[in-house]
This record gives sequence, structure tokens and C-alpha cells, in this order.
Amino acid sequence: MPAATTKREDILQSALTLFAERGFDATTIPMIATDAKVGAGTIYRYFENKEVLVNTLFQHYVSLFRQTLEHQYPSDQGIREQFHHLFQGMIRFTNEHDHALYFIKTHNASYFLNEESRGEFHRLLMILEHFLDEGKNKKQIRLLPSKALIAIMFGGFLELYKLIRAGEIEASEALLAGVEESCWDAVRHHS
Amino acid sequence: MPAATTKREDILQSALTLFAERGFDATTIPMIATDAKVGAGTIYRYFENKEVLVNTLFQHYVSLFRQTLEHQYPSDQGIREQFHHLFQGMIRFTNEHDHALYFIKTHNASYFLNEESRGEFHRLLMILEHFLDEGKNKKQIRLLPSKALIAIMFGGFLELYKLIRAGEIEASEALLAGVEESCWDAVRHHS
Amino acid sequence: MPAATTKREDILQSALTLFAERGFDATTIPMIATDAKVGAGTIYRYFENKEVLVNTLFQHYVSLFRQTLEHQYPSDQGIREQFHHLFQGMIRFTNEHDHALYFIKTHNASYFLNEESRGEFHRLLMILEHFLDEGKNKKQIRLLPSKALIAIMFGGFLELYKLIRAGEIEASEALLAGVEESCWDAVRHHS
Amino acid sequence: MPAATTKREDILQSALTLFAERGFDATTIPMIATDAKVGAGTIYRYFENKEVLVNTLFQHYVSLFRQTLEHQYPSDQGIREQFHHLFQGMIRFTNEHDHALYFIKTHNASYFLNEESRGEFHRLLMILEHFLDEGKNKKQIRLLPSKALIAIMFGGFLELYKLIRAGEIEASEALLAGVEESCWDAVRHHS
DNA sequence: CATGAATGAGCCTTCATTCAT
DNA sequence: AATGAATGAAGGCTCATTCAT
Repeated sequence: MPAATTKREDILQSALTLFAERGFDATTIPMIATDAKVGAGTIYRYFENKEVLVNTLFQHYVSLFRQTLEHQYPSDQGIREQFHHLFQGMIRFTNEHDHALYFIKTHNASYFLNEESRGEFHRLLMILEHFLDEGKNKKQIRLLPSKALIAIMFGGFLELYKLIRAGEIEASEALLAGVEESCWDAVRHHS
Repeated sequence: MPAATTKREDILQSALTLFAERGFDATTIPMIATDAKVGAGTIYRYFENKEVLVNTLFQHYVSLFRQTLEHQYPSDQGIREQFHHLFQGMIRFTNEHDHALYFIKTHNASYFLNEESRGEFHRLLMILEHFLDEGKNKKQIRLLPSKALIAIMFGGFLELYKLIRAGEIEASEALLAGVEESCWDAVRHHS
Repeated sequence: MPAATTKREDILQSALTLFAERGFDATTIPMIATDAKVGAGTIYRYFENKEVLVNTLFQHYVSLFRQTLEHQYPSDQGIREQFHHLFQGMIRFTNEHDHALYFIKTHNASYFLNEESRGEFHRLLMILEHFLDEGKNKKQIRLLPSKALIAIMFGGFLELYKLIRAGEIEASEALLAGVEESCWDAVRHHS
Repeated sequence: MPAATTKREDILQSALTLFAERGFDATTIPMIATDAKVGAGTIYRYFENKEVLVNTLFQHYVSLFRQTLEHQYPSDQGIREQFHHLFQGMIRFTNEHDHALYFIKTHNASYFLNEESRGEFHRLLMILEHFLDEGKNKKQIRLLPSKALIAIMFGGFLELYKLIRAGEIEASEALLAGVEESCWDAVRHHS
């Protein structure tokens, strides 16, 4: 017994998967429709056009990711604990929303994103930048540009996750803990 | 007196730039033709179709990158020196072939790559894997899956380079040295 | 207490207005439904499809117009009185059914009209032809093909009415009398 | 041996015929392509889109018609001679460009016409208005709004021509002379 | 009966690819 | 060999029509 607007969810889910796997340009509306088991025209009942669909998707997941990172953020604890919180956030978010983070990563600089999407993404970066800047002030994070450090964290984790998704390596607790440690070492200040 | 097949080179060069900047799907044959200053039909004298063109391009640069990494590889030196060699290779390659590494990174998992392209890319990964496996044996590299470590190195450097290309940060010597150090710390074994 | 099939009337009324203002092809079923304040599906309870709807509408108003012209037709009076009757009929009909005559005029040669619609329109022309043929016999109407004269009357009046509807000129008594006189002069026999 | 850009002409010719017969909205690009014996895509080599095509067509024929009316205009002669000149212009233009005048008449108030098209059409009306206003000043034309008189002339002639085109009546010299006389009587001042 | 969500045929348009020159 | 005009398959999108509620 499908809930009221299952179709909208189905469309978003199919679009997310396909955009993540093939990219926006290589994903056609008929592909999404087929995958979501709806007629092509139905997509236009829920989204004005293909660009509105990506932007909706993008904003939704960026916002959700940001909330995940912000939720119970341990501001009063040490930098390492904060890093752990962020890293766990990435993992949790990725586990809950399979293709979302990869989609965000591969589409965050795309020509079709509107102001709101860019703004939402910017807000996400702000959280990470703020964390890093604080850490740099306390000499606990390397004195590299925040964006470069974010790139390393993000890039590393996502390339890793791509491998996990492809089934090439397994996502054990130990592995994830190890990768967190690795990323932390990449980012932290070494005396 | 232009070399016999300057046109082929021109086409490849234009395709590289455009694929890197806009992506394969958003780049049209007429765009490439215009940029290369040849007729659209001419492209089909040198490449059977658009997919053959990307695959040719991809294989060419992946191979070149691999050769860059292999060239004068300091097998007889310490692990840190080897890492430095690899990292410098990335930088040198990127400096010599402006868009190539970014193109490789953004297209290495694409639906249109054929077996040979995937194979070539795999061969590239092998070099890095070999380096890491050796290091792990010697307890000088973290005991994480090589592919995960590669992902971190690759991902980090390339996300960084994206920022450099976008003009958001400057590619100073110090920055690159700092990033190398950061990546090394991500990868090396900590006692 | 609304009559049994108010909805059918509402639909026809909305369709008339929209077809007259935008034309058949540029008018969508949802537009008609919205204007008539019914669901889109409801239209299909009363009309098999869009073409049946136009044809119904066309036949209805052509028939009504014919009846208006025939009503109290002064067969026993002079040709000028008969002309006046016809001209007044056009005016009266147009006043009572705002968009109807314009709709008839702009759609009477359309590809989507069926045999019955064409027949009904033909019957309308017959009245005018009969009037003209009589007049020609009595040497009171020009010896031009009836259809040509009809075209002049019809064409002139309707182009005029278009201007009135567009608000470019005002529909004063004097103007209408003047136009009637003009049309009459176009049609009558000049010794 | 087709001239350099026969295709452009073919497309315009086919579009003119189809727009006149079915109207802009009911005419599809594939229809035009089939009629012009070109591929659908070819139309877009010559016209940016369907709207540009109609506007090009509209401006071309309105301009041509205006030139026909202006050519050797007998300003120095009497009002009746001027009327004759204009009427002959309509006939000549219609004979030379079969569907053009009907196309102009049925599309001159359409939503898809751009400023330039509207301007061109306005210029055409100016000629006729100027003729009528002069005549009214000299008490040789009825004191009805110029636009109403134009409507009568235009409307009458075109409805007539529609019949001729449909083969329902024949376009003999005598007929045309008679219709001209009829229109003139509709328009001229009767003392 | 009435509704409007859902559908898919078909439209406009783009672009990879062909081929006459 | 090189070109670019021509093509038509395919994509995004609209809307007449259906049908479950």
C-alpha cells in the first residue's frame, strides 16, 4: 500500500541513483521514468523540468547532510572529537542515503545549479571551514587553505566510498576507523 | 611546415580541454571542431566516433601519466623518497598537460569507457598499489587497503588542483609541499 | 438549483471564448476545464474528444445564427428591408453571443471540421445566397457570384467586429448604420 | 540544377502554404520538412526556430506587399485611380504569391509575432489609412473609421480570394472588375 | 457522476554522423 | 584529405485522453 506521494519519492530516488552513476547530462528523463516505474510525463507533475529536479535533489541532500553534521555537534569538546563527529556524520549519511554524497560531490560545481543550490552548498562548506579555521587558530590543524583540507577529507573519503560501493573493498568498522585516522593525520597539525 | 597530422593533435588537445571543462556529455563535436579549427567532418577522419575519441584521449593521458610516474622511479631509495617521486610526478604531469589529470579523474568511472581504457587506468593504479604494498610490508605504510589509500592521495591532490585551476587558491611551492606532507601523513604508518 | 447539465453549458461557453480568443490549436483542454470550473476529465463525460467539442460548438452556433437570420424574415418586403434584417441579425447575434460569430468566422475553414459542421455552415450560406439570387433576378443586387458578395458582407462586418472587440473602435449606432450602408452599397445593383 | 540556397526557399514556400492552410499552431516542423523535401533538422540550419521562421515569412511578405502597393503609386491622380491601383496591387500580389495575403490576414494579430513583424504590418496599414484619410478629407471616402473601411476592403477581397483558391468560383477579369467596383462602392462617399 | 493524477504519443529542437563536393 | 550542409534519431517537454478513486 503505497503512501500518498510515493511517486515523487520514487522519482527522486531514481534520479539520485542515475545522476550519481551517469551524471546529469547522461541521464535522460525516460531513463529516470523507467527506473522509477512512472510515465515520462509524470515527472513533470512533480518537477517543472529536469533542472528543477536536480536542484531539488541537490538542495535536499546537501541540507540533509549539513543537518547530519550539525546534529549534536560537540562544540565544547576537543578538536579531535569534533573531527570524529564530522567523519562519523559522513559515514552515517552515506549509509542512510546511498548515492547522495557522491552525487553532491560530482555535481557541486555544475552549470545547472541555481543560486539556492549554490547557497546551500556554501553553507555546508562553512561548517567544515569553521571547524578547520578554529583548529588552525589553536595550532591543531595544518596551516593549509581550508578548502584544500576539505578537498583532502572529502576527496579521500568519497573515492574510498566509491570503492566500497563497487564492492572492491569491504566497509568494516576497522577500515573506517583506519581511514578516519588517516584523514585526521592528513589534516591535523604535526609539531 | 606543420607536421603531417597536426590536425589530429589539435583535435585531441581541444577535446581534452573541453571534456575537462564541461564534461564529455556537455561537449559537442562542433564545439571541438571549432576550437580545433577544423571542420566537424574532419574529426571523423581521425576518430571513428565520439566515444572512440574520448577513449583514445583517456588512454593516451593515462598512459602518459603512468610513464611519468615510472620514469626514473627511485626503487632503490626509501619509501618517503618514492612517495615524493610519485607526488612530484603528479605535479609535473599536471603542469605539462594542463587539463589531463583532471580529465582522467572526472572521467575514469564513466559509462562510455571501453575495456582498454579501463585496463589502462587499472595499470596506473597498479603502480601506486605496488608502492603501497611494499610499504605495508615494511611497516612504513598504514595497513589499510591500497585502493583506499590511493583514493585518499588521488582524491586529495585532485580536489586541491581543481581549486587551483578555479583560481580559488594559489599553487605556491609551500602549498604543494604542505599538501604533499599532508598526503604523506595520511598514508604513512604511524608507530 | 442549477439545471441538470449546467456543466455542459459551462464547458461550451468556456470553449467558445477560448477558441475565439486563442484559436482551437492554442487552447488546451485543461484551460477549458479551469475556465469552466470543472475537472479536465469531466469534459470527456460530455464530449468524446476535443474535436467533437469544437464541432458541437461550431454546429450549435452556426445553427443558432441561421435561426436568428431566419427568424421573422421579411420575405414580403423589399430587398433593402431584407438586407437590413440580415444585417441586424448579425448585430443582434453578435450582441447575444459575444464570441460566437468571430469563432465561426475564424474556424469555418478548419481542418478539424467534420461533414456535419461543413454542412451546417453551408446551410447558413444558403440563406444569404438565396437572398442575393432573388435580388439579382430583380436587378437589385449586383451580378456577381453570390459567394463573392457574401464574402464581402461577411468579411467586412467581421473584420469590423474584430476591431470593436479589440477596443480599437467603438460600436456606436451611427457606426453600425454606416457600415450597413457601406455593405449595402457594396452589394446592391447600381444602375 | 538547383540554385545555391534552394532549400531555404523551399522551406519558406512550404511553410507559407501550410501556415495559410492550417495555421501556425496546427503546422508542425515535420510537416514543413516533408513538404519541402528536407530533413527536419535542416530547417534549423536556416531558421533559429519555428517562431523565427514565421516572423521571417511574415515580414518578407508584408514588406513585399507594401512594396507592391507603393510601386508607381499614382499620388497625382484622382482617388478612384488610387483605389484602382491598390486593388490591382492586391490582385497582382495574390497572383504572384499564392497564399501570402491569406497568411498575412490570418496571422497578423498572432501572439508569436515579434516587434519587427508588428511594425512591418503597421507600415502596411499606414498606406491604406493614408489613402482613406486623404479621401475623407476630400469628401470622397465615407466618414467611417479607416480601420473599418480597410477591414471591409481586405475582408471582402480575401474571403473572395479564398473561394477562388478553393475553385468554387473563377477569377475572370470581369469578376475582379466587378468586385473592385463593389468594394469601391462600399468605401466611397455617396452624396 | 466528477475528478485529477497518470500516461504516452507527438512536438520542437539538438547534435552525432554521413557524404557530396 | 578536408569540409560543412544535410540528416534523422533521440531528448526534453506538453497535453489529449484515460481511469482509479
